[in-house]
Amino acid sequence: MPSTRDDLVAAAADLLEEGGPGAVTLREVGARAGVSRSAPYRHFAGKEDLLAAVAARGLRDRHAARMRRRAASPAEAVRADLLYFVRGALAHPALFRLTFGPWTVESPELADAAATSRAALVDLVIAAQADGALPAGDPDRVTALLTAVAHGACQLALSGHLSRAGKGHAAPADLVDDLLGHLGGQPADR
Amino acid sequence: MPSTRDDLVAAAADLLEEGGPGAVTLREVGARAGVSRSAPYRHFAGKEDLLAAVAARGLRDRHAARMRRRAASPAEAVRADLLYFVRGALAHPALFRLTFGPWTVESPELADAAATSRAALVDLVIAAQADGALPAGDPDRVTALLTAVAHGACQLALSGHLSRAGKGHAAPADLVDDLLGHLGGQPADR
DNA sequence: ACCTGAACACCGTTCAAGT
DNA sequence: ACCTGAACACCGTTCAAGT
Repeated sequence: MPSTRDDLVAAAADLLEEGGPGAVTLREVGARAGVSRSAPYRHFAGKEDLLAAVAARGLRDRHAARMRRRAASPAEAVRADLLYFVRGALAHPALFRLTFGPWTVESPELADAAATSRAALVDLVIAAQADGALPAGDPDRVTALLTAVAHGACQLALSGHLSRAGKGHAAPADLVDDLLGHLGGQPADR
Repeated sequence: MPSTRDDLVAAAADLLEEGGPGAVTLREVGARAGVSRSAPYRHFAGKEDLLAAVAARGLRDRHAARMRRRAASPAEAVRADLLYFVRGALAHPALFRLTFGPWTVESPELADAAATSRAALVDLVIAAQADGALPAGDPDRVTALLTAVAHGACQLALSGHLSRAGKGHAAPADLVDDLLGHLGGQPADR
């Protein structure tokens, strides 16, 4: 049985998905959750705090998918994780922008979800380094490089700064594979 | 003598810089430009169109700095350009987020500025490839990889997803150099 | 403990009217 | 050709009052 708080987060996530950030108003969130427009203030400090809960839910979902996954090798696990992130960002641009947007509120829930997600990817990178599939060096830093490519490629693609009229249209997933190829020596298969 | 249109763009850019996106209201923009709050509608289709002009101005400024620069080698020119971008994004986060944010309006001015900036970087990459300082392959794609890392590193740093409590704190500029090192074989000097 | 409903301050946008 | 000023619809947030 979902609590009113859960209902509010779900309603906000649905509105964000359906109509973008402009569609997320506390009036509509309240209406979808079956409460008034001031009810959210009994559960969240304000609108941004509610949005932080939406972002945290997204990060937790991604982490759950990662834990569910079975890969043939650590290198493939890293690649699958990055490509899953890219697919999610392109499919849900508003959630992607929200999650890594400009927060002016401190949300332990969001910070925890982000830290858990990042730590899990670092573990995969460490295993891939042990296999020689990724270069040696500070695992945090190698992870940051991989994450930066995935994030930047999605940001450029979503804002239209990646595609070009003529040839050479590279999708975000291609750029992730390019980097992995340059880092690992062996280009990723298929 | 700046036109009213230029005054409006300058006022919006100043407000964005000083107080973030929430501080850019047409009322305040108009007041700073010495006109009423409805005057901007004689020069722009709406608020977003005005913001597109602000973003385009930023891209043109970056391009002007690039043209002014003298580098020891094509590889150094590419590196300097990426590091200049990173420095600008971290120093002016609101402008960075605006420029590569979710546009729902078609602005030829912004599209032109972005295309010009991208093409210039591709030229630098081509020259660096000819020197063997960057791997061969579609220059558009190599440029996209470099740009993605710079953008992603800035996005992660600004949203606090890059730093970590303990060790291994990598700044965006470090990740750019890491990538160039992996791509070029020779790590960038100093 | 949780919610309502009215109220407040603020915003983007429109438009008839001015010069 | 460019601008004004009032108006409209909408929003986040607060708060006294209810159960």
